[in-house]
Amino acid sequence: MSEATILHADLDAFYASVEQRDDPRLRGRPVIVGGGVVLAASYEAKACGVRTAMSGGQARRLCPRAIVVEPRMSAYSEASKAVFDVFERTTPLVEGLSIDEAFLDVGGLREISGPPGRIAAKLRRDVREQVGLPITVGVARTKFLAKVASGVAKPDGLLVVPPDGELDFLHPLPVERLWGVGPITARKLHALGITTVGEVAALQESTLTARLGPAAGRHLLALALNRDPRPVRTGRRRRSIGAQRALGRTRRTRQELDAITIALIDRVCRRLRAAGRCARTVVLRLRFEDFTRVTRSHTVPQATDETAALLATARRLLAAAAPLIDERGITLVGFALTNLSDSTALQLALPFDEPRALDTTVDSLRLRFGSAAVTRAVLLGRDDGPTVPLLPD
DNA sequence: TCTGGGGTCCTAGGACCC
DNA sequence: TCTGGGGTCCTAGGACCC
Repeated sequence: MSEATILHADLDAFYASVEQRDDPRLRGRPVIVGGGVVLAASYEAKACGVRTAMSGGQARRLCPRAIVVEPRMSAYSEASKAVFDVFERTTPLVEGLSIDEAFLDVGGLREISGPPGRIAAKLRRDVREQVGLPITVGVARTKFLAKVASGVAKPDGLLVVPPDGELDFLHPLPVERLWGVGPITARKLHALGITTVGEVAALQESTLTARLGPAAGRHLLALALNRDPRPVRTGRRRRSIGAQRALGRTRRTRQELDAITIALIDRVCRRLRAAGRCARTVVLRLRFEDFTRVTRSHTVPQATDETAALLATARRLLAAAAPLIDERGITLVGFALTNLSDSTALQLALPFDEPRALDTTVDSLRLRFGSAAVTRAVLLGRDDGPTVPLLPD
């Protein structure tokens, strides 16, 4: 059997820990990040029962002593970058999962850095000394088990699951520990009298697939038996970029809704361009007063990163959803850009600003790179040089 | 003070093409 | 006129994660 070489590194109560690091008065005290809804809670606050995603009012009732701070997203991004730098210095095989967790494969490093357990211990020390944050690391032979291990070892812990002790470790755990088992799946399993991972492992696949569907059933059984062949993958690209805004119960006029749409689309388009990507699909997300949700999407033939083009699509989606909005009352609006591709930045030096020369050049570029890649032309060297959009309206 | 803001992956049906 | 299978793309919804 192969060795346990996959690390799952997970920062503890990430946003709250950054706040405690930056403000000594918060150390050792219950801290809640986010006023309206709890974005993160320090372990002192979690001890009172405060949980992520809880409403601020409920959190303050549970923990009146808690200090509530406004989120500082840029501080968290910076801290995340610093931590990922430590990861990259540990091993080149790093797969980021979110702002505060990653998988690391340290399989090839025994000669240089020692066994995985020692590498994990050093990683925790390095993050603590160089970034000032507590981090928990789980070590196992599979990604899934490493993630379960870090969850069990939290906070500020280290847990190595040896290959010959995997099922002994896994099977007594509650099913909710399985990655991908949320409230709905947990309820279905409880209805079958299943509460532990070991009980899932003992089931027939057919029993599980009948309840959960073929893919989910097979997946869950594989996890319960600790079958997870997925390797650590570097260089994964983001597949969507989105922004949304909760509106509360106040009714919004069409004009207000349009202003919010402009702000949201502007924000996602800036992030899109900053990432050097183009999008083909705009997704509209709505939530209503009765907490039902819908999505509406539209795909255009040519990828673009231009705010005007994507805003036009967004407005059309919203206009088409107007009857639903009038009927149910809207409480949240959001947009996501998907079907992403890389922008191709092509700079052309044209001798003169002759439209014919521009057309000819653009045509030859489209032949070479495909029409979807060439979305606009810019006349360089002219202070008043216009951007020429090449998209059909 | 009932409900944030950012994502991922999967499923299923219909349109369309070969 | 009816009958196939296989594949891709688009749309909508659902479950889940941090």
